[in-house]
Amino acid sequence: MPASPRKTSRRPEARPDEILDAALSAFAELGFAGARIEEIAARAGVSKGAVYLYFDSKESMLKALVRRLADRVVGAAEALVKANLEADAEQTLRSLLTFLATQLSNPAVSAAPRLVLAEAQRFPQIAALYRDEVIARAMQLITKLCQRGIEQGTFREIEPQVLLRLCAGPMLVHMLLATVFADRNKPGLAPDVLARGIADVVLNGVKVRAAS
Amino acid sequence: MPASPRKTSRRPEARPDEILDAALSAFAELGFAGARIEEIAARAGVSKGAVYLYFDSKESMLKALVRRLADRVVGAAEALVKANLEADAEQTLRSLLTFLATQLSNPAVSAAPRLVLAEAQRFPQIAALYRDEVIARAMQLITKLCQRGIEQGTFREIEPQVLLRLCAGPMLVHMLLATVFADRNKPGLAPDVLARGIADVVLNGVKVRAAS
Amino acid sequence: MPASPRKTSRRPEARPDEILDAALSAFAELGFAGARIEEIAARAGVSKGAVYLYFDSKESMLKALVRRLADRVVGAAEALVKANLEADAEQTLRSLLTFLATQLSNPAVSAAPRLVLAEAQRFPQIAALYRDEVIARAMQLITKLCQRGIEQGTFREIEPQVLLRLCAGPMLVHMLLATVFADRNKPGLAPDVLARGIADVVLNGVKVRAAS
Amino acid sequence: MPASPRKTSRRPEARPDEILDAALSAFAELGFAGARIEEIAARAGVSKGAVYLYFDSKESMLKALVRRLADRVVGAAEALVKANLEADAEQTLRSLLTFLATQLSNPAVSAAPRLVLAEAQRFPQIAALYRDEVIARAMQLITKLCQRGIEQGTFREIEPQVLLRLCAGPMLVHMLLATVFADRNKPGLAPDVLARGIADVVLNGVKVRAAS
DNA sequence: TATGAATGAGACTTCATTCAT
DNA sequence: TATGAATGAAGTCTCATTCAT
Repeated sequence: MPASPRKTSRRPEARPDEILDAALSAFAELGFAGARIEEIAARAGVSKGAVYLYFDSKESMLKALVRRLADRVVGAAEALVKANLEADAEQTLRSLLTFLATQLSNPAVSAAPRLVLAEAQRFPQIAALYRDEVIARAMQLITKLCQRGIEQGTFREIEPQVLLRLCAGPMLVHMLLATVFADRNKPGLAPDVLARGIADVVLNGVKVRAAS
Repeated sequence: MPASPRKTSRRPEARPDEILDAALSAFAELGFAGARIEEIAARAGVSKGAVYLYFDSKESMLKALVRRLADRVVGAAEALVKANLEADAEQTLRSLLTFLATQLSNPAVSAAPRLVLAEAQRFPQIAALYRDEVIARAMQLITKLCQRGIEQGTFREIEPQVLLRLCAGPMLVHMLLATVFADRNKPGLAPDVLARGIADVVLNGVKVRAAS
Repeated sequence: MPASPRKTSRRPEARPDEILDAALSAFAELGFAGARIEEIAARAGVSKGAVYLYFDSKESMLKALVRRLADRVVGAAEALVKANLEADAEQTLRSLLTFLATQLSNPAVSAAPRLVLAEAQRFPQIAALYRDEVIARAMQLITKLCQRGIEQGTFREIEPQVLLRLCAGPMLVHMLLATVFADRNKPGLAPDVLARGIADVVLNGVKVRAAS
Repeated sequence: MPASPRKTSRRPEARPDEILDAALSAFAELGFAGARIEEIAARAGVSKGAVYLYFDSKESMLKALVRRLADRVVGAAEALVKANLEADAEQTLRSLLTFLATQLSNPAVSAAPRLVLAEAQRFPQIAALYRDEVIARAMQLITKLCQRGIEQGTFREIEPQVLLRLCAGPMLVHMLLATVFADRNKPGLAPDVLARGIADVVLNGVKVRAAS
C-alpha cells in the first residue's frame, strides 16, 4: 500500500510532461488567454511557481505543446505511411484516413490541433512552428503517397495540394463538429462511418477508372 | 466644403456596423482577448466610450459579428442553392463550391469564420450561435442538395453529414493554409484551381457511374 | 465654501506633478523597490491605474523625478550664481553654500538627491541623467566661480574639481547626518551654523592671503 | 593533485566571510533588492540553501556586512590616529585624509559604504548600526584630533562637527563621482591629487595663521 | 553540512467598464 | 450622443525562504 502523497508521479523528471498535459487540458478548455497559470499548476498538482521552474513563460508552454504534438501524431502518421507505402497506395490512404479519424475522435488528442487552430492567429511563432513541423511533414507524406499511387497506376494525376485538403479537411471539420460545435442532443457521426464515407468518395474520385 | 473629420460616415445609424467592421478586423488580427476596446474604437474612428453606446460588452460584439456573418454569407449560399436546385444538383454543387472558394479567398470575409474558429472554444454561446445560425443552415442546404441529386439520379446514396464534411473541409483547410499558416515564400494554390480540383474529385466520388 | 470632494486638486493638468510628489515621498520613505505603486497612488489620492495614465512605468517616474530636481534646484542655483557673480566671487560662494545648506535642510527638498544616491547604482540611466543634468551643471557653476575668483584676485589657483568636492561634500554629509543617520536624541548642527563654518574654512583655505 | 572543485577555500569556517564577500559584490552591483540570493550563492560558489545555514535572512547579511565594515576600516583609521596623534595633529589629519582617499579609491572597499548609503533609508536598523559603529567612532576620532590640534596651538577653534563634514564630505563626493556617477569618457581626478588638494584647503582653513 | 526542487505571497502592469462633463 | 479620465479586478512572473533528501 504505497500511500501516494501527491496525485501525480514522484518522478521529478516527468514534471515537464505532466505540466504540459495540464496546460493542454486547461488551454483546450479555457483558451490560451483564459487559462490562468495557477489553474494549470493546480491541474498538474504543483504550485504556481513550480511551473516556472520548467517553462519560461506561458507562451513557451504553447510552443512546447506544438512540438510534442508534432513528435507524437505526425511521427506516428509518418511511420504508418512508411510501413505500408510499398504495398498499395490505395490501402495506405485508407489506413491513413482511418488513423486520422480515430486519433481526432479522441478529444485528448484533438485538443492540441484545436488549440493551434485557436491561437495560431495570435502567435505567429506558433503558426510558423505548426507550419514547419506538422503541415510541411503532412504535405510530404501526401506527396509521396500521390507519386506512389500514380506510379502504381492506381491514382489518376492529382495535385497533392488538393489531396491534402481533401484528406485533412473533412477530418478537421468532423473533429470540430464533434467537439467545439457539438450538439449534445444529436448523436453525431460515428468515427468509422465517417472514415469509410470519406475514403470511399475520395478514393472513388481519385482512382483511375476502368472505362468511362 | 467637405472637411470630413472622420474617414467614415456621418450617418449615426451606420455606427454599429462600422464598429463591427473595426471589431472584426481587430479581432482577426489580435484575437479576441488581444484586441483592446480602445483599439477597436480607434479603428472605427470613435472614442472608447462611444463603443459602449452601441454594445453592452466586448463579448456582445463577438455575438453580433457571428449574426452578421450568418446573415450575409449563409444567406447568400441559401439563395444560390434555392435558385439553381431545381435545374441540376451537380451544377449546383459545383456553383456552391466555387462560391465558397471565392468567398473564403477574400481575407475580409474569411476573417469572421476564422474568428469563430479561434474563440468558439472559449465562448460556448458563440459556438451555439454558430452551430444554429451557420452550421445547421449549411446542413439543411446540403441535405436538400443530396435529396435532389438522388432524386435526379445523379448522386448515389450519400450521407449528407459526409458530403457536408467533404465540401466544407477542403475549403476550410485551404483558407487556413492561405491565411493563418501562409508561407510567404511559397505561392499557394489559386482559388479556382482548388475549386475545380475539389469539385472534380467530390463529384466523381459522389456521382452515379455509368457502368462501374 | 467649495467642499472639496478629493484631498487634491481638481485641475487634472496638475496630476503628473501631484503623482511625482507622492512618488518622491514614497520612494524617500520606502526606497524605490519598497514603494508599491498602490502606495504612491494612495498618497496622490488617485487609483493605481491612474498612475499609468501619466507614467509608463515605475522607473519612468524615477527619471521624471530627477528631471524635476534638476529643473528646480539646479536652476535656482544657476540663477543665484549668475546674478551675483560679477560683483564678488567670495560673496557668491558664501551665498551658494548658504542656499545649499538651506535647501538641503528641508527634508522635502533633500529627498530627491537622497533618492538618487540610493538608486543610481541600480539604474545606470538614472545615474547618467543625474550626472548630465545635475552634476555637470554644478561643475560648470563651480568652474565659472573659480575663474571669476582668480580673475578678481580673491582666490588662489584652485582646481574646480577640488572646490566642487569641498562645497558639495560637507553639505551632502550634513544632509545625510540630519536625515538618514539622524540620532533623535542628539540635537545636530543648525543649518546656518554649518553654512558659516564650512564657508569660513573653505574661503580661508581658498583665498589669497595678505602676507602668509 | 588537489583538484579544487571550487575556486575558494575548503575550510568551512571561512564560509560566512566568503558569502559576505559575494553578498557585498552582488549588492554593490545590483542593489540590495536587486540581488537574488541565488546570485549571491553562485558568486560564493555554494548552493542557495547553504546561504541559509549561515545567515537567517537577506537582511541579516546586510547587517553583518556593516559590522565587518566597521571592524575593518574604522578600526584601521582608529589605529592610525592613535599611533600618530601625540606627535602632530596637522600631520595626523593629513595622514587620515590620505588613508581615506586611498581606501575609498578602491572600489572593493568603497562598495560597503556605498551600499549603506543606498539602503540605510530603507532599513533603519542598518542606519542605526552604521551610525553607532561607524559614524560615532569617526566623530570621536575627529573630536580627539580637534582637541589635540587646539592644545598644540596648531588649529584654531573649530567645531568637530564641522571638521567631520569637511573631511568626510569631499572624500564621499569624490568616491561617488568616481564610481556611481563616473563618466567613462572623462578621466576624473587622481586620488592623491585630491587628497593633497583637500588637505591643503582644509588645513589652510583650519590652521592658526601667523599674522592675518 | 549541503542541495535544489518546491512553495506562495506579492508586485507590476493591463484593460474592460463606468461616469462626470 | 460623445468623450476620455478614472477605476480596480485580475493575471503573469519573481524570488525569499523552506525542507525532504
